[in-house]
Amino acid sequence: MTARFDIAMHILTLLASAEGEYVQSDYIAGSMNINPVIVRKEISHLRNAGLVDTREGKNGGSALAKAAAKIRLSDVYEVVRGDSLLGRNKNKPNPDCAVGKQIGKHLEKLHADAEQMFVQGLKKTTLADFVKMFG
Amino acid sequence: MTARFDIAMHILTLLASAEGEYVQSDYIAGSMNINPVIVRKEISHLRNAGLVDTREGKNGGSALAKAAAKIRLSDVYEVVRGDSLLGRNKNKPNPDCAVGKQIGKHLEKLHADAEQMFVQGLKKTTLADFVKMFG
DNA sequence: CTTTACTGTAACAAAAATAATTACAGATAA
DNA sequence: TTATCTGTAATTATTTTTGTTACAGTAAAG
Repeated sequence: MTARFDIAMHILTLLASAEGEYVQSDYIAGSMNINPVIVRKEISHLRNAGLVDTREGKNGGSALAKAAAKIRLSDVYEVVRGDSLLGRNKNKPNPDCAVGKQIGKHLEKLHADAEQMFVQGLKKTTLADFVKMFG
Repeated sequence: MTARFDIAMHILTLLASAEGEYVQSDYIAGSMNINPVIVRKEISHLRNAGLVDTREGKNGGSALAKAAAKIRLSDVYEVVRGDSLLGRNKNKPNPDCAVGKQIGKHLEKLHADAEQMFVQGLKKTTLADFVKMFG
């Protein structure tokens, strides 16, 4: 995967710490040393998923759209999810080979099963749990 | 991740199907429609992990180094494992920010915990189980 | 021996994915 | 009505991944 999960978590952690205050993308970008546009893009995804609320215009910014205890890490994962955890499967195996012919669907199932277990694990932790770790 | 897990699985499935016969990298590459050098590279990793045995020279090729039932999918995953499942974490957050300062280590732990669960899941399936799915 | 048919691997090139930047439109508080 | 925000498209730069070429090393078979 990309760095998106970590970026999203960083954003959400800052919002959780701000306790309702609307935080600006420039501030967030400064905390992570990345470009504000990347922050806004990720916020846009988080917003589409109903995790954050944004105010435009002067004194604008973002805040959590619901309690940190209601945001599961699996929710975050879903937002940034890209390729399958076990790899990008765009192979075109040889259909004349008995194995090549059907391995695609078996690998797909394997990917799906493995990912589901993974997501189950992430469901157990909330943003609030994560933020609690900060001293 | 990359396509390496699927490539490794494809290789191992072919070897398992060959039941001890030594299979050549060109044949394997043909089954997957990829370059033989990539196959040899992956075989090299699988060999280092003790999963396959290779013979050089004429009539050479590779075979499983142990029974398919003794090869867990987690073993395969370990071989191809690259970045953490939740992303490549090479961020250098702002140390002047209370959150930025410590989020790195907390994310690392999160990555590690999540991955461990994932690997636990993969441990339950062996190459033999996977190959059984092929009709 | 010598030829032939393999594997191993380094070095390089191409392609794809990701991240960063620029530029500007739209929103809203003051 | 200006100053300060966000949204987003378009572009470029960077990094990662994949593929290729080239050639050395190994061993079977004649």
